[in-house]
Amino acid sequence: MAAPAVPGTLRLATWNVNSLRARLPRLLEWLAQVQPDVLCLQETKVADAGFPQAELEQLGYASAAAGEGAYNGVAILSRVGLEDVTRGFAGEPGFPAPESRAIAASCGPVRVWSIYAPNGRTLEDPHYAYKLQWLAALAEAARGELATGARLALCGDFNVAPSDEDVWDPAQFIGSTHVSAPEREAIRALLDLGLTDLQPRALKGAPFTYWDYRAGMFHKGCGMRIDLVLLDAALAAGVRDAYIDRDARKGSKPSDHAPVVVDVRAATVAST
DNA sequence: ATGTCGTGGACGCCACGA
Repeated sequence: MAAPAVPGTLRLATWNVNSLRARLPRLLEWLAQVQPDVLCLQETKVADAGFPQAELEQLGYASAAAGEGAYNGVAILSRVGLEDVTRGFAGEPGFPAPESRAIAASCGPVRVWSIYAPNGRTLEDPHYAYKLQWLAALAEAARGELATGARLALCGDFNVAPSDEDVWDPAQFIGSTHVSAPEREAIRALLDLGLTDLQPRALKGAPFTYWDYRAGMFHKGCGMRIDLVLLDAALAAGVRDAYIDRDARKGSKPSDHAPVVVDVRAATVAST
């Protein structure tokens, strides 16, 4: 059973909700139970005018959103401060126009990014080239953020499984997006900046974060780890626990993604 | 193993994205 963080920790989480409106009852229930200090959301699929700010505020969360309606959409919820919000990033490519795929905010001493990488569709699709360009531009933006010396957490749906261990059957993914060498190199480029791909505990089964709705994939354990938390070295050293909340993928009207929850020692976060 | 979801247009069903 999910429970609030132990005292003395900052709880940071990320969740691709696959429509914030469709998921709002599940989200409100989850927030009350897990009580993250900061939550990054992806695929909110809601324009900013329709963002459920009031409902979230009732649970003590300030929110910042970047949404366009039916597709994409990212947001950050925080109960530990939400300052210096930026939407998108310098050099971010579009398809062809810029999309709502990145938002950042300073939540207390941590610079938090909620990102939703392009899917890619197929290796031959123009969307795949766009995905690689987008991830490369993200790395350049992350390099700039790290140069400020601030604590940095890049959280979200990267739509890449970093290694073969991150998919249920590598043989099934030959020739598919999410596992190709260029996509994995794009993640490697982010890690080479000094970021750590945090490995969360699985509460049951393999540590996957996404299971297709179709063909009973969740119940068969056929998932992928594509929702990542990339932390700078100081934050990574302060991690007390990290897990995938698989229970959130169960039950009535779940998202096809499970949240990743990370507890960081507050003393680590506070020292500069 | 493309079998399920979610959205939105234009209407109860289809196109699209994932």
